[in-house]
Amino acid sequence: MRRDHYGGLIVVSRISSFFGSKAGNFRSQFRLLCIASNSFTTTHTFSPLLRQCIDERWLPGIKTIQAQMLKSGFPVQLSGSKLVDAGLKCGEIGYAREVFDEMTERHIVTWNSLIAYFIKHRRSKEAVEVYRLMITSNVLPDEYTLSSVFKAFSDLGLEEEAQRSHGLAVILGLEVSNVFVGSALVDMYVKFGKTREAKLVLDRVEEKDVVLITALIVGYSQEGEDAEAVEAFRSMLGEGVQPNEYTYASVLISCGNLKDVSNGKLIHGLMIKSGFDSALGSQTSLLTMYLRCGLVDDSLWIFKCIEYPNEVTWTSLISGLVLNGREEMALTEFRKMMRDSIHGIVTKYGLDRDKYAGSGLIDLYGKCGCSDMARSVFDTLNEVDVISLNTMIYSYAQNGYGREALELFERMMKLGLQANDVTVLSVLLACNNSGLVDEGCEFFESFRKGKVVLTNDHYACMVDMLGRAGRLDEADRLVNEVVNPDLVLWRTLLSACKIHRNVEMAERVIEMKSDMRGMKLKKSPAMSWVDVDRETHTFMAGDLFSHPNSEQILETLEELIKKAKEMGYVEDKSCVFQDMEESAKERSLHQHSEKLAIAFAVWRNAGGSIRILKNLRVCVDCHSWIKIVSRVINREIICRDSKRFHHFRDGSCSCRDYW
DNA sequence: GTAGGGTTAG
Repeated sequence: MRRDHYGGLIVVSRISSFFGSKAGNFRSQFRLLCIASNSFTTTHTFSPLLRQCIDERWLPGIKTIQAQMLKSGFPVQLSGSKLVDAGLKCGEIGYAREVFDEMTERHIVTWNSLIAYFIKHRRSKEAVEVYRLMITSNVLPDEYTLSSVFKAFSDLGLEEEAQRSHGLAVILGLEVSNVFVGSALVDMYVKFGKTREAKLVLDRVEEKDVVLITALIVGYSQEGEDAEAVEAFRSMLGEGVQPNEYTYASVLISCGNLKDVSNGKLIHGLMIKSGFDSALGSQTSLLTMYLRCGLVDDSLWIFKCIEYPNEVTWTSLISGLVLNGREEMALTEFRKMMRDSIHGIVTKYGLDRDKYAGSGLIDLYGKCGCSDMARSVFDTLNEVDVISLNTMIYSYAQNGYGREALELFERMMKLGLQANDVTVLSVLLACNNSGLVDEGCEFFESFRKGKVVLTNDHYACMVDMLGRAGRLDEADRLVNEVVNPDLVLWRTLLSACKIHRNVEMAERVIEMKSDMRGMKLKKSPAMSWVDVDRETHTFMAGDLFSHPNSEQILETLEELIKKAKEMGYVEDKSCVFQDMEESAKERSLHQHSEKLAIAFAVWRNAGGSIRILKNLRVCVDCHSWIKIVSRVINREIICRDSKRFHHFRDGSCSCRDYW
């Protein structure tokens, strides 16, 4: 081995080319070289060696070089930058920090590298600490420093300090001239929820680019300022800045929130044109947009085009289907997802513990009448927040488990979490569905004094609760308190009048209702869905002919009615129009959609329990009929109506005739 | 030699 001045370089480059990929060889040769060489005096000598050590993430090698530098009298200040850089690149933060602390004079790049490392590894506190040290050491931050450190400020909620540094950026002229600094500022203000500030920064940046504008659109979208998001997108196009997949992903979510299909479709077109329609993120947003706009078929088409859907895509699809009332399809898709998830990808990634996926599952189980399954998912969640708690409370509420729901609400309060409008609705619904009227009233009174603005939905729930409990006057007073009562409220009150046969009040309410005809509120036709052999069949009240098996269905239905009558079923005609002949009333009753659906399921004779989904509330007559039918056919019938679940078993129902 | 943005839940 030659030992002249460039010996190290020559040998190392030879070693690199021959043994580059064989770590063992490089390392043993390296050791020999270090022992033999005393010529580590110039950057040229140790740079290639250091690079090789970084490639191999080999800390002992770096330390050896450091020792050699020291031996050769190489100044620590000059070697320090290289060593810190090497340490960071190897992920050896402890070592990098050690060297950093020993340095008396540090190059700005060294400061920046260390801060960037902490930011990249989400160690915001340490990033800010280094930044503060930098300031107190009288080192002026540059565009690299500032564009990284703002992220740490927003992460730690350090608004004041952030503002001071923003001021520094302004003084240095970097806010205007450097788009990276500008983007970081926009992103930071967005994360503080200050979209107005973010917009002001954006306006000042001289050369705006996609990332900058996208950061603002993201902010608007996340803050629910959806119209602003769409507007910012439009002006972006006007300025000739091309959107990318991130931009599309965000603006589409806003279109979905606004139910703005026309802009949504326009943007979809742009995506296809620019070739960003194949990125998973924007595809997922597109799917979400169509689902939120209620275009289930379009969204299914999008979903089919997605080659590798991830857990977010699945969550979006399943929750979107649930949103559109297509629970059965959601379950079918969920089954597909599980089947596609080779080796239990869900548990592998701990997705069942993820609050987002978890809440979706809880909601799904709740809406399928399985609150115990919902609870077991809830109990495995890593992190409980308002939304997962709301979802679980709502699941209990709609299945009539009031006590359990209220217990969770209590836990939420103990955790110091701020209840929102969904919480309030879930708690009231829990009281309502479990007959906890006094508790419900108490809660309502305290909610009225609270922060949450109560809407017609909350009032409707209370009116229903009071009305069914026979406290009609209180219910009436409540309706009259509402500034803009809608049809739902009057209908709720009316149905309470019907239950308690209060004709006087009912007449008055009907008058009020007819006044509202100008509101273009139409009653949706009564429909039921039943799942037989993994297929969903739809039935509409009074529609006896559109189903291909209508003949068999009617035959089965007649037989079921006959058998039910033998076991004591008597028609209850209180829920049909009064101005009908008796025989017509009876016919109309027998054509209710859930009766048709049940008859179909019985005729097909598929095993297990019969699951019915219904868009309106189940009527008194059907309720008593289904109770008896569950005994006649000796099978469980589960019916989810617009309000809640009914589990019919052996002649009785889980709601204990209170619904 | 160091720097920026996104998708999902009631």
